[in-house]
Amino acid sequence: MASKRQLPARKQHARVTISDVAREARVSPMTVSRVINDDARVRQSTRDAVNAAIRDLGYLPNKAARSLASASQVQIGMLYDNPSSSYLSAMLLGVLEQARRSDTQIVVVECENEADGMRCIRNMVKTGIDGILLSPPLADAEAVLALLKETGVQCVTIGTRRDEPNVSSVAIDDFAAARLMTEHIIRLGHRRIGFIKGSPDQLATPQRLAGYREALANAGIDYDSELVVDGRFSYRSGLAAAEELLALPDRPTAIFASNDDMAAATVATAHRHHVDIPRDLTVCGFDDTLLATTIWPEITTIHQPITAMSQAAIDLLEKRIRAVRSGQEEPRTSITLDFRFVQRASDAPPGGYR
Amino acid sequence: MASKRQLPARKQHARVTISDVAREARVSPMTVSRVINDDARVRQSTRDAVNAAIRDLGYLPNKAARSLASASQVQIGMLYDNPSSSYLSAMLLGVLEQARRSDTQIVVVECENEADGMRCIRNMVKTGIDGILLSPPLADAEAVLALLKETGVQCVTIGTRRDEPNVSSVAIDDFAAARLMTEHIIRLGHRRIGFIKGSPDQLATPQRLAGYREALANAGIDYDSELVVDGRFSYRSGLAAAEELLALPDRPTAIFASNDDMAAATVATAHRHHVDIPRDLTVCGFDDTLLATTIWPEITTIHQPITAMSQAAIDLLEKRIRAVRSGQEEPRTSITLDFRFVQRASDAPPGGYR
DNA sequence: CTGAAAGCGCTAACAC
DNA sequence: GTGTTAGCGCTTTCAG
Repeated sequence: MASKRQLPARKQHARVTISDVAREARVSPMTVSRVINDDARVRQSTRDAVNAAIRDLGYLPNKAARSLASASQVQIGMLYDNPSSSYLSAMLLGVLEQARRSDTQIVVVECENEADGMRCIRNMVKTGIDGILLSPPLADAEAVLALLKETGVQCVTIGTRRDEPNVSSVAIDDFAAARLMTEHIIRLGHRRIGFIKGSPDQLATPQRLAGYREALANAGIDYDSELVVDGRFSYRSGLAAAEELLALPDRPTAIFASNDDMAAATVATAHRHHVDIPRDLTVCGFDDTLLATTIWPEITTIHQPITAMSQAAIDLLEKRIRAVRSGQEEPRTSITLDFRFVQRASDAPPGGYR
Repeated sequence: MASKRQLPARKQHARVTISDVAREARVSPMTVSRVINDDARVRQSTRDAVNAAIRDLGYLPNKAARSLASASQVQIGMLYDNPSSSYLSAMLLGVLEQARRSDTQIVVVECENEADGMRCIRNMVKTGIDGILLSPPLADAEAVLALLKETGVQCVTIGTRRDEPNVSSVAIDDFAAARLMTEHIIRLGHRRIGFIKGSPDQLATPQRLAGYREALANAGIDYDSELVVDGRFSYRSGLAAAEELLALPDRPTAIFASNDDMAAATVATAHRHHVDIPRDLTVCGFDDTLLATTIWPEITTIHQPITAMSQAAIDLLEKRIRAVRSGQEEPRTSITLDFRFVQRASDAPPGGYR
């Protein structure tokens, strides 16, 4: 009968404390604290002894006690306004992970729109939030940014580049990424390359378009405005855009959509017209979200390291908050992370299998 | 120049404490604590005075101090193995929200597979985790559940019904939901209704199938095994399944896929065959994930309240953990939440517009 | 380099 | 009903 509990029972309340470790290692609690906090001025031999004791006892610092004693807790609000859920989950994952590492409390709030976002920010500021994390489209709303500047809370935006007194950003280089993708398509042999734009209210939209144009120009291909159509980052808008492009008398042999949702819509539209992908049409996307690998064929796209970006964003926000608290000026500002070109199965040379 | 800072500067360190409130309200700190914690035995007038002081001073309880003093901190590990990202983000949102309310630390870990999941669980148990939250397919892996039982950690699974000593669950009634959906399709006038099954390793799979069969039986429609094809919850598998169903000599007029990904694949396949939806074919899904509203037409499906489910799961887990800590037996066990039938644009009576 | 004392902000347990 | 006394587990500050 005793065989049932092979592992020791949970002894939640007999949690080992810093004093236990100190006793075991024959030093003072203070020294243990120094070891935990990587304080340089501890003799190596002492440090080793303490570490051994920590391991032996399976000691784990109590977060609550640490943050209480050091008054280090930071509160960060994360606002989001209707992003795709893959974007959201990737962000959440990064934020959560980073928050757990440092001593940070995250408050996640969904906003309906810009006005609602401003209401939320005002509320949060009132309740004493230390910093705010913003993602597009909220991160591109001028009114929101103005409010932020006015209140003086630290803020970092993710996925859109900013660089102002108290708002900095973590993003990729949308321009370079779009240029790279377009270069890839050109290298495949395409000359008539359609482009589906994103929402006009997001900074990434003109940047991605500019990257496309730059690559075209560099390759000596004339810009044809007929090939560039409006989109709004939604699947639905991609359907219409693709329809428009495919109805052109001199149809493009490749379409580069500003995001994966619209690329997926392009694939669906093409199938509907019995246009095979990638044989008859190359389709490329941007973002590398769920949809890119959900549909068939899987889409060649640009990977944004969203999880890493949000981790970096929280980290940056914290550094700035702590700097301000201790009276220093804010440290390094914006960060640009690397994107990755991901080739999958939706691209090929024009007029046949690759 | 002073006009620039209209809102008060952040005074992070002059945070108002419980004693400030007590002084302001002319009571003891203990009384303030009682008010904050909704302790019944505080006179209404006293309570009002305290609340007024709290408002006036803009007091916010210090989380760290509370959890330190009450030794209430709970650590919960959330394991997930490759769910759809909409499922994941919905879960994350619920978990985060609930964790913030109560004093709970969440550790989120992605597992590659079952074996990895077991490794993670062992690790977490070793580091003193209090409880574990599991979602399918991990939640349906017998080996994982056996390990959990062996270690004795509290566990709740989400999306799959369980009810054992230390593992309980929060889920919807998959059987009833599938039956309802099938009844809806039958009511539309369909008699040849295809069904795409889910992965055999998930409990929901046989339950959804059983619901489908029950509805058929109740309506006096013979079960035709030809109309029931295998799937694996992935878009890719849905493509093949739909192809199979659409190739049938006596093609079904409606297809009920066990989840939205496969329903979306069915829509794509149908379009490829120039089968219009919903005119020529009704397609219904299950889960109400992102994809259901991303594609066109939007899919009629069953909504699972994932966010609410994960909130309930964390809540349940906490209650059980606290109960065990204070020596009581675990309280109420599993919870079944209501699903919602969501009609959208992918269903219609057979042979024409509705 | 190490230690002792004091307290972070709150609540349990007990008084009154 | 309300107040008092003692810490929760850790870090700060100041001594050595």
